[in-house]
Amino acid sequence: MNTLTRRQREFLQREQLFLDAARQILRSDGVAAFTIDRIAGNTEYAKGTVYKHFTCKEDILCALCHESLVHLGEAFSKALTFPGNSRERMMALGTAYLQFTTRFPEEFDILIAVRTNNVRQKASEKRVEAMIAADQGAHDVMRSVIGAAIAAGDLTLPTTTSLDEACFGLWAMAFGLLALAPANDVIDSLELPSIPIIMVNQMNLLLDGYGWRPLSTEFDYQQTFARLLKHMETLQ
Amino acid sequence: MNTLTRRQREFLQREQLFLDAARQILRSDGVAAFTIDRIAGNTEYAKGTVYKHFTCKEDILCALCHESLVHLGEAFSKALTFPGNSRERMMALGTAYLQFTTRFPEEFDILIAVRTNNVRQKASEKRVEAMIAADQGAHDVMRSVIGAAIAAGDLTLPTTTSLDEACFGLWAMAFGLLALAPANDVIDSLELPSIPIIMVNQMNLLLDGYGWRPLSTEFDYQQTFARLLKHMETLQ
DNA sequence: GTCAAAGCGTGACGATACGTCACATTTTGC
DNA sequence: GCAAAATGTGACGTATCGTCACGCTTTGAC
Repeated sequence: MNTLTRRQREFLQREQLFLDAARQILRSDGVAAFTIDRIAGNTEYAKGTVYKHFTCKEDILCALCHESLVHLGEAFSKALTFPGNSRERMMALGTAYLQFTTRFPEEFDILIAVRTNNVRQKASEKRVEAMIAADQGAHDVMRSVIGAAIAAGDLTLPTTTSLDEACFGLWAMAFGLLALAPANDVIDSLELPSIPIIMVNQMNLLLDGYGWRPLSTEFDYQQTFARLLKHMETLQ
Repeated sequence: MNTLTRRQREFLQREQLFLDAARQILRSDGVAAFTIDRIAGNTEYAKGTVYKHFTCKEDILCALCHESLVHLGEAFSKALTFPGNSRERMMALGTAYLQFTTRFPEEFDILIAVRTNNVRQKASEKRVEAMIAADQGAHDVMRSVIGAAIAAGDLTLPTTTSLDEACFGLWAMAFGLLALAPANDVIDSLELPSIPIIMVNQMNLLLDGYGWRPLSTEFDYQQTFARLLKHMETLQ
């Protein structure tokens, strides 16, 4: 039993069609080719119809971002099927994030772009809120992992640090690494290992800073990472 | 004795004039108002003249970004006039970065935008290279601080971690925090302290992870931070 | 089954901004 | 003092955004 009329369902389906087309264009031809006319053309609808769904270009960007965040949240949930101790499960989230950004760099570009004020101001309030909610969803998964670690006695946060703050800090570290990494490929003068290795190393250091047991000196997280990559493959 | 002719000097001066105008527009009216016509209008030159200096809009963005990075590098150098142990000096850099982004959020928006591929591809090679060089300059300051810490025996990097990687990791953490912070102001459901406090806490955790002596358990870095803010004010 | 009202799709149109170029003006060097 | 080179100009062509009045389709009342 569907409470929506056929027309309403068609409307939602078309919205999805537009978003799929937009994502397709973005993935194959990059941000430069991302125009409303192109979306309309590829879907064989008129430009005006696209604007029946979205207030402006940035609105579409936010909608895509929303979808991406939902996907990321799902990837997080899937990653948690990995069996292991609390810290290994946190690493599973990091690995999922890493895979997401390497697989869909254009989409990560949007996630970065949406951070700037310009986009957020232009997009409709509705979309921005949905986006924030999806962001929250992914955060919640991470929070649950941290919470479980505390409950299990693997982690004791400093009295000055809230769970939210720990979550935010970890997120920011991962985001920073993944956002800066591509640009630093260009800088030849830096002697850097590959992004995945940096990711594992830096996560290890930060989690050691938190005193999240077992510490990297007590446990082989490199091996965990290798197993994680395999585990992810079986999922995808 | 100047080796340049008057004309050449005038040319360089005008380029600076354009950049100053561009930055002014950006600061006062945001990215949306940032147009070539506006820059030309404000400087009382024709649009064509602007294009004698820059290949495209993104080229100007890169030039601005270059300047910003130079300023940031200078702010770093100034921050190092703060007397203290090696880890306090690293905190001085973090504080300088924090102040830079809070004082000029629009410019930090550019620094974020320039991370996306789109901008880098459109801008001229010359500008992108200059930008990377400036980036490198700021990195070098940070590297020197880490190097000094190692030399002083305050820090011993794991054998698997190069100095460059440590530098990159710290940079990424700071960048991530500062890039995500404004957006998270919106998320009311998160219980987060103010950005400066998060910054200090997270830096403490990461540096503790590195085992950078004295550890945050052995030393009052909150007090260092307060002194740093005062010290920065006197510099300005 | 019919028809009017409401809803929906359209693409031409106005506006804005980018980037170019042929021409006008100034400077340089002889 | 003049020709050639360098420099400044702004109108123009192109692209894209976002709008809107018009025509077509669906709906539901009779």
